[in-house]
Amino acid sequence: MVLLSAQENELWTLWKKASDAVRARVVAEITSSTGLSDPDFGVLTRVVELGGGQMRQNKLAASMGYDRSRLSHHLTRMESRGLITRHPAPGVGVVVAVTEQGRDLVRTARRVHADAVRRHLIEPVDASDRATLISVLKALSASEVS
Amino acid sequence: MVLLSAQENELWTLWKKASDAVRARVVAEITSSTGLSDPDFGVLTRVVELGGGQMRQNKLAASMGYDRSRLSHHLTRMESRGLITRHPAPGVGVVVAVTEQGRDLVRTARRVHADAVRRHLIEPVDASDRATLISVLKALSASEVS
DNA sequence: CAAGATTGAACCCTCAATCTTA
DNA sequence: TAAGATTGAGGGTTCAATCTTG
Repeated sequence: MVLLSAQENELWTLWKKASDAVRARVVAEITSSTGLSDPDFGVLTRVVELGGGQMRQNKLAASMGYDRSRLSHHLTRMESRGLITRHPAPGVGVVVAVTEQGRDLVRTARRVHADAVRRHLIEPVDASDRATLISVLKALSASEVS
Repeated sequence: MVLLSAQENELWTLWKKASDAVRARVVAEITSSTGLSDPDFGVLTRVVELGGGQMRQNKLAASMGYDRSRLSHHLTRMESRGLITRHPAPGVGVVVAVTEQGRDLVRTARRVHADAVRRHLIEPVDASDRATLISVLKALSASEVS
């Protein structure tokens, strides 16, 4: 047998639909209330939480799992929107700093985000299913099949 | 309490990680073996399976959940890569037809896809957890919180 | 040289405006 | 007019090539 069975296909279809729906709902709430995109939010929360408002671009990339190019392109857009500034770091590299505007927006966004995650991911899952879900998600994240 | 608890955060983090990982692994196998992107694969499978190789653009958009603009942009790229052709439909609209090259690639891609879904989504989940996972995914897909 | 960063091209998605035609 | 489709702009991602500098 080569193609997917009806059972297998149902799981795949539901997986795609749920993955997309949850992410889209959470992001939509952040965007509509602050104008921040998902990557914007990721950058600002990390620089504020882990760096107190400033952080080396290098370290930020590692923390986000972004490569240099992706982060550079994104910071260029964020800088042009007044969310962050960039200046040369002592020694080598670049320091990213959150602007006042960025700080204000991320403050709001963090609360919207927490609320949205609760409503769109936590609450819809039966409390009795949560442990199973966590173990399944761990297996799927880890799965490093050839 | 406003921000996420450690428990809540674990679920959210695992959810994002697993969602991304499974999708990325499946798509990577299709792309590396055929050069087709995920949207390319979606278009080609639908036109072949549901239309026998031809389909109205209109109907294709509905079947994919794409709006007209998104599909139009994507078909423009696919046409330039020789995967499909477009010509006016009898009456109104446009007919999309899969080229020979498109047909060959999607044949391979469907098998790679089925195999990848099995290895990256079906098999890593304990058989005893499958029913719970399906019910959780249904709840999350459906969830239409305000 | 090697690490840190940027750039350009090609792909992808969304929104708003426009075009075409039954 | 309304349905079907296209277009342009702006944001996002990836890859390969390049720049910069200790």
